[in-house]
Amino acid sequence: MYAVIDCNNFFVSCELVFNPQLKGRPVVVASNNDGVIVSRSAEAKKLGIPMGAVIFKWRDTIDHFQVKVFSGNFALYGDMSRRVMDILHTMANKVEVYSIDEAFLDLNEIWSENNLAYGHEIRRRILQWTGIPVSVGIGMTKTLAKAAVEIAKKQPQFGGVYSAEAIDFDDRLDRLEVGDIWGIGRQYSAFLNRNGIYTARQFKYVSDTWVKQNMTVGGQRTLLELRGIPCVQFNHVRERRKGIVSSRSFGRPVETLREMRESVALYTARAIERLRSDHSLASFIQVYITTNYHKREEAQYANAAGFSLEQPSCYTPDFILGAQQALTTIFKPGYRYKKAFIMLLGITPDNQIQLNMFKEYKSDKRDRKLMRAVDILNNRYGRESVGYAASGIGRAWRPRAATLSRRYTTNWFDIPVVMVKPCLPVYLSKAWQAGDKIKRWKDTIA
DNA sequence: TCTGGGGTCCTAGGACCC
DNA sequence: TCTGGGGTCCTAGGACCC
Repeated sequence: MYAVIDCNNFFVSCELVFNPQLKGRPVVVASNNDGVIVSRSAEAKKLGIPMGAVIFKWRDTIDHFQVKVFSGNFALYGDMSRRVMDILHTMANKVEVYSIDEAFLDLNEIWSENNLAYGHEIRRRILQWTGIPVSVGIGMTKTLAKAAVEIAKKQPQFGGVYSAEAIDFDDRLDRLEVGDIWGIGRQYSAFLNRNGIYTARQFKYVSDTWVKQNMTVGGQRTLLELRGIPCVQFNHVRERRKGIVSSRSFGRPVETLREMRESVALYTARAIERLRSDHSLASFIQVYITTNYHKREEAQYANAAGFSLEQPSCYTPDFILGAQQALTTIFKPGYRYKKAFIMLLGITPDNQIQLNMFKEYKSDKRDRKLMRAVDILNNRYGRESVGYAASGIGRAWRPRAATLSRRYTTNWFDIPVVMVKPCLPVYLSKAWQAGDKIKRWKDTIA
């Protein structure tokens, strides 16, 4: 038996933990660059704001109903996610962290008289310890657990926890759209609809040869899983990523090579940081640049170029240099660029280097030590306390983030204030209201 | 003014090997 | 007359996930 734990409206829920006065109001969280909506409170959903709504097109609704919009604060969400996952690791031996807001638990190794009761206990504990509400789905396969959690979320009478073992499960599947099944996306659900299949229950009883023919082996797995036959592995040990992507839209169009080079250097540095934290090396970097394809009236251009290293590395300067060389070959002046992104490939563990028969192995001991020092400094004093000159300083092209909340859990200066002594909080809260007056904070605390 | 970011898996087709 | 059988690797494109 498996359980899946899914945080409700995760990004919005994170913001509400630190802004409880907003509970009951429509609240949304925007993507990077304040472009589209990626998380919505129940109240915002009720207003009809869809997932992925383009914010400027929904401006009227947002203003009229006083929807609170947060810029995406991914440092905060990542840290809150870690807290939730830590709790789950205390409640099961085998946990598969599936995404920032979701995890599977192997219930087979848990002593519990009643899986449903255990689900409620998980839910209660996470809410109490982190303030994040979650839903729990239980089933014989991961797909069944996912179907159960959809039911738990959409049918409130179950109190956020539902098991596919329930006798009325098939009836519940009847009320689940086929597109809500894990593994059935937009294309397949449109295809199934065209063939008269609308609900999860209908899909469950369709012929598997037909599914195999039309939806390949992935579709067939989904079908068998829905019937209780496990086909999708449970992976409690996280596998090494096969590629690392770092990409950001610009806050305003970029037209000069100088600014493109800055952004590519910055994204490269971030990607290599992630590479190192995975204890991996990469041997290839690909650079992509593109104009804004939404603007049909503007001249369009997109291109990509790569750079191979002689031996796998995690030394940022090597990659910045390579990425900039690649960029130079594809950059064309006269266009208004919207986005640059880089991808690292050829990823290997950092303790297993494939040597090159025709090249002498160059020791990277010093490089690795330097990178370690940089990582330690940035972990201790905040991201980019030490950075690369190539990534620029002013960064007029940086993404928009107009309504960013504080990094309450990962930055000393953003920690919420708890009133301890009667006189001190007055100063603190005033300094708080004054905005980013960190100096005053420091003085007050001193 | 304004449209996200980071991943996985599968298939078909073409190249190659013996 | 007649053109096999069993593989690997790579890439592009398309589906999916959150």
